[in-house]
Amino acid sequence: MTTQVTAAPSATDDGASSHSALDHVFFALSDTTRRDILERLNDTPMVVSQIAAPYAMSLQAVSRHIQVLVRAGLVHQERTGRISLCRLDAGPIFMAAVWINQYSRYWQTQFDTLADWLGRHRGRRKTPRRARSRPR
Amino acid sequence: MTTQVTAAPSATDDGASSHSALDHVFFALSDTTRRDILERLNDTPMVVSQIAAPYAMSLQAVSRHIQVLVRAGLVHQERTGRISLCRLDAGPIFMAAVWINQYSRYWQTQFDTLADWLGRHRGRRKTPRRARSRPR
DNA sequence: TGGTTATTCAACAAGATGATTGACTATCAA
DNA sequence: TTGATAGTCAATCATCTTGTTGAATAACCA
Repeated sequence: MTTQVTAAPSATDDGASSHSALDHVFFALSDTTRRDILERLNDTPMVVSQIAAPYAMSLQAVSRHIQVLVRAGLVHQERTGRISLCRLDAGPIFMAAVWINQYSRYWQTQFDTLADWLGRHRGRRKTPRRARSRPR
Repeated sequence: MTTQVTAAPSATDDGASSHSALDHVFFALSDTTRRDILERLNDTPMVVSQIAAPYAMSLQAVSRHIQVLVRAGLVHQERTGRISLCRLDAGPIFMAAVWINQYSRYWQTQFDTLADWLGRHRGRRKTPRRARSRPR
């Protein structure tokens, strides 16, 4: 597993869209359901129906949320037979984190704090996994 | 200037929308023009027409991009007379950075790297300010 | 007062998003 | 072969986004 992060991963090739990779990543993160899916995939890879189970929306709707995550390169799907296992990919979110920090001159104090926070919490989870919320 | 970051700033109070504060922050970041505006505001506060000048779109369009940033709490506008000075706010983007890092168990290696990166670049800017791109 | 300037508001159109339901494809299993 | 299962595709609908242009508002200036 390499997950290069220095260049734009272009995991989705972006089709004919005029949006940048970072556009897709931040957009994918802008929905509570999708962030929740990412948090759950952080625990373990999951199959689409497994991902969809907790939400009060159709399987099709969840499937399309997953497509948005795939477009952003945040999730990969490995299809074996009928089932499609969804797995996180680290590259794009790392890109996003780096962008957030690349223009932080004005906020240097805050981001010093962030660096400290990251340093202090290596290998630990800051907050306990919150109860799975049913979005909407 | 305090810029509390521990709790959700709710700088916009969210109106009657069902979106969370983080939804608005990530959504605001999902557009190249808006990220460019943030980068420029990182250098110095600016007036709306000053912000709009470099872009190949109408002043009104830029004004609405700014409203999106305001809704996310990323920008504050201080109106004095006719002019409205736009200034960054640190809280929401810090929230976003913290969220990104709160579910990074799977990506611990990558985020160790990020913490190192942040630590190494305290008070410095990683890359020279890139030439101001004209989005669209 | 009248005119310019700075910004926002309003209405419009094209396209994207997010949800639905129904149909379809493909795989597994008896 | 038949039927159940997993997942996606397609059509539809309401809403949001993002740009446009034109008008309105408000403040400054001569």
